[in-house]
This record gives sequence, structure tokens and C-alpha cells, in this order.
Amino acid sequence: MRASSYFISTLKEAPADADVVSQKLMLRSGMIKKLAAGIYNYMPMGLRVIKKVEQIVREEMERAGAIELLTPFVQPAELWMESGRWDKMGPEMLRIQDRHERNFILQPTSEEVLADIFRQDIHSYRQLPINFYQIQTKFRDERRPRFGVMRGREFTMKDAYSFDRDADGARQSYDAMYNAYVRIFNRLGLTFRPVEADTGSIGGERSHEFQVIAETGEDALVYCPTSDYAANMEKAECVALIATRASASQALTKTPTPGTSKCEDVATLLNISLSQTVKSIVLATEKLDQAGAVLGSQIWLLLIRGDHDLNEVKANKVAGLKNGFRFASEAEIEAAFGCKPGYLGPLGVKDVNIVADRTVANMSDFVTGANALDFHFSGVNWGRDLPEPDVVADIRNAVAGDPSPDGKGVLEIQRGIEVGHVFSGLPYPQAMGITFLGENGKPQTPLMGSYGIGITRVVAAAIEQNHDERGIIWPDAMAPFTVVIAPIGYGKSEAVRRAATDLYESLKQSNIDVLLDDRDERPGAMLADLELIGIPHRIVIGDRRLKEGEGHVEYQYRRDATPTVIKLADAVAFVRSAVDQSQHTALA
RNA sequence: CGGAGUGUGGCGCAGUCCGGUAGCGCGCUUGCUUUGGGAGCAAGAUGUCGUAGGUUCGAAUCCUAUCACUCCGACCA
Repeated sequence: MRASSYFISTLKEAPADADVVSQKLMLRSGMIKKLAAGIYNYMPMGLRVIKKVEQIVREEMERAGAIELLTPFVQPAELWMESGRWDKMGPEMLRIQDRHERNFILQPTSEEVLADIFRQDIHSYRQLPINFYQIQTKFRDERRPRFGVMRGREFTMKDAYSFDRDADGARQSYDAMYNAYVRIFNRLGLTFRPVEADTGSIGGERSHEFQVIAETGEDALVYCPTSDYAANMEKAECVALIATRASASQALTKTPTPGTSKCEDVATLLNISLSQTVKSIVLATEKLDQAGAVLGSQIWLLLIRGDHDLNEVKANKVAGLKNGFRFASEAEIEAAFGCKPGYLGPLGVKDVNIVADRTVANMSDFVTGANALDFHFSGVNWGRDLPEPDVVADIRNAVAGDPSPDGKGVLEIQRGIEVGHVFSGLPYPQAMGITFLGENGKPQTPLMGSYGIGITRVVAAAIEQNHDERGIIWPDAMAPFTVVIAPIGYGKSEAVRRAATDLYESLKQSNIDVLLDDRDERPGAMLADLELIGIPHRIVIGDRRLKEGEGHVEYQYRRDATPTVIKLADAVAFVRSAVDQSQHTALA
């Protein structure tokens, strides 16, 4: 491609509303242009990158045996009512009406439509397993779109849906997608980590997220450097930090702690470790009668060690809290504990369900609120001072230094950007009453899995992970152009023009995706543009080097600090091997 | 949705408090010079000051409403 007949549109300053580096660089390099909140034009340079990601995804989906199709962006509401998600999804799903006031949605995902396709066209176990995928625009009306295409409302996603006749097949389908994802992100040249994930509101049994490692990532990943354990924060299991409860050694003491309601302050005041304190979190659930009317609220007291944080996803798994909970109101707290928040504790409470974190359940001689303003109890011991907790559960967030749940080391935490997610055991076939005929001639329910990759988010995540103060540093596989030829004085020097054009033609013939920057820009402006856009391999051709010996040019990899002088005659071979080499590095 | 803030040329901003007919930098156009890291000089083009209403002799500026956008929080297959 010649730059003069292409469209390069860069900005020196990023628009004021851009706040993350990938968004700024995508806007400045002319990859995207904002059209509305969370909705972007993909400009030519950006679309090239997206197409390259899509191409790799397609190749690996096909290799894994998935079959491409395309479902409409606009879908009828009926299917979503049938699965129950019409009510469940909330305002995040954009609903529209046609001229006859029929309800439609803009698809946020396509489980229902794929289940419907299965219902119409798959009748026999002989047709299974099958896996359909598409690369399609999605719309999720995020409450607060931000970070450019990282959390846009409209975005491009690859979504695949597998159907199997039995658990064994479902496992194989899942593994095939998992392995395809590993291949995809390796080929894209990204540093990433698959982590175990909670299945969340989509439902299902088994789930992994594929996270691109980046300090600016929104998700916290918990992993064990000495084993293959990795999970996201919501899911990461926390074992009890105290193996067995020590016997009581202190007397129960009511200690004045005026004006100190936080665990940190109490620990400082009493000159004890924060890990000797226990914090109280009060939740409420509604008691309903059979008609669903609210009879009253049930109060729950969750106990977490002072230096830990509550994990609400885990709390949601505790029996009795599964159907949703809320934080108790101040009035409810005063009614149940006879005290304002800040000095709450599990001693002497009635009609409160007490849930202790695994670690808390094994603590002894600990400190909690005394349910009296400005007082805490110290030397608290289970069994002696209060009954054993009603429930012991893992309800806290992991912290760095925790033992790995596989017993093979110590956990660390890093941040990531979720770019892919695989699920198995989805409930939609049951919800929609979908069956096929099994070998025994009887109807069976297929096992469904779904597998997403946020194509546009991959692009942003790649930039978050790979950039410097000058601009983007694309991995070769996603770069809009693999190689750029930057002639100095293209309009003036016949020698430069000829050398640049010859090299350009030769590289094109070698099937290398090459851009010839024949805009005749001044060198400073041209090189700044090319570095901003992030083309990984660059050849600079100028009279100065051409006149040296038999004629030299400069090669520079985008990450290199200084250029390498090479012979013009060797340039094609040199670039070809440089491109080969960096692609192999990405795969290693 | 709660809180905060911003809308002035393609981008970044000043002007608003204190009303007097719109300005700066970048970019863009033309010419000349320049050409190995975002050139210089000269001449130019580009604005319903988000929108609607009001106050006033006069509104970017004051008042009211409205829309859009952004940030923090909550939320998030």
C-alpha cells in the first residue's frame, strides 16, 4: 500500500475525553473515531488491525472444527422471553420496537438464537457434536461506557456455541475451544493467562477467562507461580489461614475503644495485629410467603478477618444468600444488634444468621465489636464466649501470600484485561425445551457451551500491553502493516525514490504486508506518525546512507533503540528474516 | 442510577466572574524557502459559541429549561 493513496490521519493531541492509553493512542493514530458514548467508527487503519485479529480467530476456529455462520444483529424478543433472559438481563440489553410495536433486541450475545437453530435443524445424535461460531457486532448498553473500545457499548465479538450429546463430548468441545484460544492469543503475540472463572449470571458449570496481562487491567488475577493454579479474584479459593483453632488463652474482656470503629484503628489502639481483629458485615435477605409477598427481613452477620475483604460473589453462594442479598439498612442493624454500625460483633445476638469465613472460624482470642457504642470485646473464643458459627464458608478475597488451594505454593496477584471467556453446561437447552433423538430413540437434551472473544477489546488490550511514549508497538500478527518503508526526501531524490519503490515491489512480491510512505512528509513528522501507528518493522531510505559504499539503508524494529545499517541489496532478505523471526518469537 | 464537571472552527484551549458583536496554539489552503526526528516566512479559509426560550438597546457571557459528553462511585454475559 502506498501511503499517498491510503488514509493516514493522526493527531498530535488526544481528544480530552480519552483517559486510558489504548484509547488515546487509537484516537491519535486514527484507528477509531468516537461517534457517540461507547460507540466508535473503525477507521481504515483500525479496521486493518481488526481484520487481522479476525483472520487468526477464523483460522483457529476452523482448525478446532467450528463452523461459521452469522445471526442477525436484531433479534426478536420471543426467544429471549423463552429463555427467561428478557426479564433477567435488565437495561443492559437494548430493546427496540418495530413499526408494529413488536419487541426486538440488539444482540448482546446469541445463545437463544443458536439454541433455536438447533431446535429447527438438529434432530439426531448423528449430527452431534457441532459447534457454530460467528464474528458479529454486539451491543450492550453499559451504564457507563469508558476506556474507548475496551468497554464500549457496541463492539465486535467472536462467539461460538457447541452442542454435545453427553458430558464426555461436552468436555472435549470445551477443551477444543480452550486449546484454540491458547493458540489464538499465542499467534497474536500477547502475554496472557487463562484463569478459572465464576460462571456468573450466564449460568453454567465450567468456565475460564483468558486475560491479557496489563497493569491497567480491570480484573485482578490470582495465580500460583509454582503450579498451574490461576483464577480470577471472584473465583480464587481461599483456604483457612489457620489450620487448627488454638485453645483460648485470654479472658473475654470488654475494652473501651472510643471513636475507633475501623479494624485498623482498633488494632492500633490496642496495639495488636490487624489479623487478630474480625470485621462484621451485615446483610439482609427478604423472607417471602408463598405468594411472594415480603414477610420481613432476615439479618445475616458475615465475619471476615480484619485484614481481609468480603467477596460478594462467594457470599452469593452461601445457602440462604443464593437468591440475592442486600446490605442491611442502619435501622435494621440497630434493631438486630442494639447498636450503630462500627461496633458490631457476633456476641449475644439473636435471630441473626452468622457466617464465618474459614479463617475466622479457626481464630482464637480475637477482637470484635461489643454491640455497644465505643466498646470492643477482646479475647473472644468460639464455643466459650459464643456458639460456633451457623455457617463456615469461603467468603473473602484472596490476597498475595495466601497458600495456593492446590497446596503447591503461594499465591500472587496481577492485573489483566478479559479478552476471552469459555463456558460449559449452559442452561438454555433445558429452558427452551430443546432435544435431539439419542441412539436409544429417546429425546435427550443437548449440552451447550459458549465461547467468546472480544475482537475489538483484544485490539485495545494489545495496546495496553504494548506501547511506549511514542505510540503503539503492534505484535507483528496484528499490525496494520508489517513493514513500512520510510524514504527521506522522496519527492526530491530520484535515487531514494527508486530504491524505495524497488524495495516496496520486492517485499510485496514476497507477500509481506508493506506500506510505502510516499507522502513526502518531512522526516520528523513522518517518523513520528509511523511510530505512533506502531508498524513493527521499518526501513529508512535516505540519500545519506545510499551514498555510503554500495548503498545502505537502515532497518529498525519498533522496540529497538537504534537502527541497524544494512546493504540496500540485502534489504529484502533481511526484512524477510526479521519478520519470520519476530513471528516465531511470538509463537514461542 | 447517585455525586461532580464540561459543551467556543478538525484537535487542544482562552474569553463567561464584571454583557459591547469571538481569539490563541496545532492542523488545513496558496506561494517562496527549507528537508535525517513533529520547519521558516508571507498571505488565506474555516464558528447557528450544544439546543430552545427569557432578561436587555445589546448575550459566548446573566436567568430558565433541555440535550449531549466526561470523570468518581455503584453495576457488569
